[in-house]
Amino acid sequence: MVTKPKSRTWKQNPEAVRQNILDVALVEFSERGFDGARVNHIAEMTSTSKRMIYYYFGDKTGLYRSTLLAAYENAKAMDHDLALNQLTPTEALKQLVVKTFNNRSALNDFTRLVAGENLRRGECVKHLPEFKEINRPTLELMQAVYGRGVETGEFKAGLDPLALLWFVLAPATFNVSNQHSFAAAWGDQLHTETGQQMLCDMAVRSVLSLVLAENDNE
Amino acid sequence: MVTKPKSRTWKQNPEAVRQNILDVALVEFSERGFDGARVNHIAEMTSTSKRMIYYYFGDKTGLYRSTLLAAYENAKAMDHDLALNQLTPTEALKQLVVKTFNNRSALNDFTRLVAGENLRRGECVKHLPEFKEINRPTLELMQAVYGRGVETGEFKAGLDPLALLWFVLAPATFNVSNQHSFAAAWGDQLHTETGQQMLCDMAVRSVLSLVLAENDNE
DNA sequence: CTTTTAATTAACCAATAAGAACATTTTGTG
DNA sequence: CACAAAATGTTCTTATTGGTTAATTAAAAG
Repeated sequence: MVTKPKSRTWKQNPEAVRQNILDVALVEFSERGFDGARVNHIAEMTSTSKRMIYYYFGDKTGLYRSTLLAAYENAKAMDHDLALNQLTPTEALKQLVVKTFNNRSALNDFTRLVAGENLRRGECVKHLPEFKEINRPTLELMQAVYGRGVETGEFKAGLDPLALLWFVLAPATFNVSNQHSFAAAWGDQLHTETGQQMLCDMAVRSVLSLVLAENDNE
Repeated sequence: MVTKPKSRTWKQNPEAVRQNILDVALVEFSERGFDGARVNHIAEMTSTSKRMIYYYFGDKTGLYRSTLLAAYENAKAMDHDLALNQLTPTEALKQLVVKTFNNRSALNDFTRLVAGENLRRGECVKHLPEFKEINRPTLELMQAVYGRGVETGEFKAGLDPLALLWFVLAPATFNVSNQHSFAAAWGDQLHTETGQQMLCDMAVRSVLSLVLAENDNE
């Protein structure tokens, strides 16, 4: 974090200031939720002042909205950064699970921000016009992989790609958003390096078991 | 919710008052998180006054702590209310998944409260002395079922019961705590009656696939 | 080189919310 | 029945916080 010298003279840099505010806001909002977040605190952590927050984002809610949007865009860009077409459907699905699992972990702040938004019953995200648009490619990715798998006969037909996506996201998200209560209850063995590796492997297997054609547990 | 006549004369009823406060607090804390919750608002919703909250719980944090504890005790009691010993291990594990899935859904407030606590990095729950004690039976249940399954040869050996528990909790929890962002992104088909039924079925299959011995996807 | 507009600083304000103080009533006990 | 202890009602205070106002400087336009 760059601490700008708060002299009486300065250099204009709107974009950097805006981005700096968003970066800091992401941390604050993800750490304490919308209500817990303090505009004053965000201001202190930035290299600029509180006035700028209101200048660029109107009010706390506006800042929150922009923070959510930016975080989602960033996360989705990261999620979609893979080339699955050259892989077999099975291999592609594996990749998808692994990558999602690792990404939620790496994007800790994002994952927590979303958890906070859900506490608010998705009030903000629900009214964000770009929201569906941002998320569409994620489902399309799954639809494509699953579709190919059905064509090749590797996957059984008739499943709902949205449900499959759900089962990819569930472990990846739970792993981050409930780690503290889980660890407090039963210890943190699963959140060590090897523990995480194991969970990720198991997540892959559990998803594959849902689609692989020969798998037939009644 | 019983609205007590706020006359100048009254009847003492410590336990009822305490419980009433806890009930209301659960809703408020789960709805808005610790920081978002307002003591004043909780007071208004009870049949008593703010004074009583401080009288019984000391401060907001104390109330939060007690609320968490009460919610956990209630939830765990509900979770453990099943008789698995007469069932085959496979059938018992199925029951466990289904029941957990339904319970998190029914205990919406509890699930959200825990989500909020995780946003705070489990700061409260981590220092609650009774916490591990309350949660121990949950793991023991899984250990028992899995152990029996290994004995009968239905389950493959060498798995970590804690990880299995993790895979039971993950879908059940994600289903509630991320439902709003998920629905906002891709629609709410999965949160209809039939959608939920499908997810629950798939959750059962995905967990079984992890333990069933014949299952051998490399 | 002046004028206008965008970016930024610094000080201020009104509302809110957690909690404290003070007063009163109920209830169990000798 | 007196009296102390527990339970409840009422009012006030103080710190915090979201948001504003006024003044200042940097850059862009003519």
